[in-house]
Amino acid sequence: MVYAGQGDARRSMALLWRAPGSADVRTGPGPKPGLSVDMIVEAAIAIADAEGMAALSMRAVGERLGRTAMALYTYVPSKSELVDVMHDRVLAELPAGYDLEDGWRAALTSWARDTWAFYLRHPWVLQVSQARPVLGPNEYGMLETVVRILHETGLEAGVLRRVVGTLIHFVRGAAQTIAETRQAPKATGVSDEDWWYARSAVLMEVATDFAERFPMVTWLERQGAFRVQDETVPYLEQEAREVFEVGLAILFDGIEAAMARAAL
Amino acid sequence: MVYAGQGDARRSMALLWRAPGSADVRTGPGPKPGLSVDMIVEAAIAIADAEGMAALSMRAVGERLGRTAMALYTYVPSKSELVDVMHDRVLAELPAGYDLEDGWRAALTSWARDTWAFYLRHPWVLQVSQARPVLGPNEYGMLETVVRILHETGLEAGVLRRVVGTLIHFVRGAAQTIAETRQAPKATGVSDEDWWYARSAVLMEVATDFAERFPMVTWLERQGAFRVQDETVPYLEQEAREVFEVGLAILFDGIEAAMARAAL
DNA sequence: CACGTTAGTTTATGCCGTAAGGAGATTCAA
DNA sequence: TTGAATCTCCTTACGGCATAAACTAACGTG
Repeated sequence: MVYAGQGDARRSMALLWRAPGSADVRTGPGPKPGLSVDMIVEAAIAIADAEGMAALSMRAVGERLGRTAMALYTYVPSKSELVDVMHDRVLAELPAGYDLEDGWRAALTSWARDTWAFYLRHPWVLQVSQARPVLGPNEYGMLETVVRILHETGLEAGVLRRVVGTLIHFVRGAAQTIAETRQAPKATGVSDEDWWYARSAVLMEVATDFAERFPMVTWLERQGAFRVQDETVPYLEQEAREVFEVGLAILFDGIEAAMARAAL
Repeated sequence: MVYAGQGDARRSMALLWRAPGSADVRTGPGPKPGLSVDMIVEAAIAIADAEGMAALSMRAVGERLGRTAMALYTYVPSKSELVDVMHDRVLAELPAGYDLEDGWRAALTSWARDTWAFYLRHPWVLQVSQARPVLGPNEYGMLETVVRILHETGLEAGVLRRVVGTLIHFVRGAAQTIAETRQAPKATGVSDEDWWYARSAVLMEVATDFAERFPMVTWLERQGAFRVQDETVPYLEQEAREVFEVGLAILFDGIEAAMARAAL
């Protein structure tokens, strides 16, 4: 888990809220800066997107920019501050103004799908701690978007805030499973098929009393619950996708129930 | 993120499914083993519980047992296999046989609370990748428990499996937020109060147009949605707790809606 | 032109997982 | 009883990581 930088709060916040692309034109002695915060953040995001958080090192970012790792410290106080800025920067991709004409449920469905897709585009975001929000502009933007949609439900503010939390937990959780699934073959060097084949064979040897020990799991399996329709998509990914769709429906039904209860 | 070991599947599975406490009495030449897999796993869990996953190093585990890091490699093929065994071992703590007399909703509430408490006792478990399940006995035990409760709902097997996934996403997500919150002061050396005080002060300076830019968030804040009742519990933790309770209710209402729909 | 400022480098420290090889203990076969 | 085989555990070493400290070289200003 990557934690938010604890350095000088003023410097961190300035880094986050500074207008993007602001050149910070410096006049005075000394050599011209060859890099910029924007360039560094961009390079770091490219690495994290392509190779995952584990591959994101100061050396790697520096190398991608033709510099050493230490050169970055002129622009960014530490790796964790860099991650903070990366995080908020990338959140800017999230759409904001969902159409509320067809009601909150349609808008929230779009929001959930977009957010889910966003996490899959930048899976490393899921490894940034949520404990201490970065308090960057785009983080607030994301919150603003959900609250605006849910405001349509007429739910009381306190409940609404908790519903927001619930939705985010769910979307993050669902995306995390897929993200980890996709990462696993690269991280371990073993394909899903090979892994499952090797494991399940040994499982049957080693757990001979499986059916008696886990009757409900066995029942589920015999009911075909672990089969998927689309054979072209990897099994674990397909499963995660289905959980996402069913989970969304359940959550929305639950929100409707809460509205009905509040209306009494 | 910690990934499952990709070593020899047979050796891994044997490690997982071996009877706990099995002494593996070895006869033959060579000195008597001074350690055992169980001792190592226990020590590693103690470290992870107390100091977090980041502090779990082979050197640290060795030191706790009065050995060097390399001594562990006689018993365990690699760190990632050790983490697998730790994971499955600790899952054994989860209660299994929930009483179904008062219906699935009561049982599932108990299950969710227990699982949530479990994750907070062992927050590092949330950092073990779910992508490739360890396939250990206790992982199946956990699945068995939830399926047994949900079987009461009469939902079709395919839907049931997805509901299980949804519930686990939610509980994990909720626990993760609290776990990270608790970890943060230790990891960064800055208390929640200090952190928030420093950040929010700068936020007001730097984002002067906050109210116009984020009207719904401002509305939520003015409605008092970010206030908590119990002043003695840290704010972020209290918030996470409330999200958990409200989220559970919403999910259960959603499950009931799915049942009603299926009954038509 | 000298001076202070700054970008970027090199070098070093102390972590990490783990490969390689060796020392000493222990058991068994001859 | 002794030599060989086997096993535990150690030391050493390698290549990675973030980053502290000291240095070089470029540059604008007096």
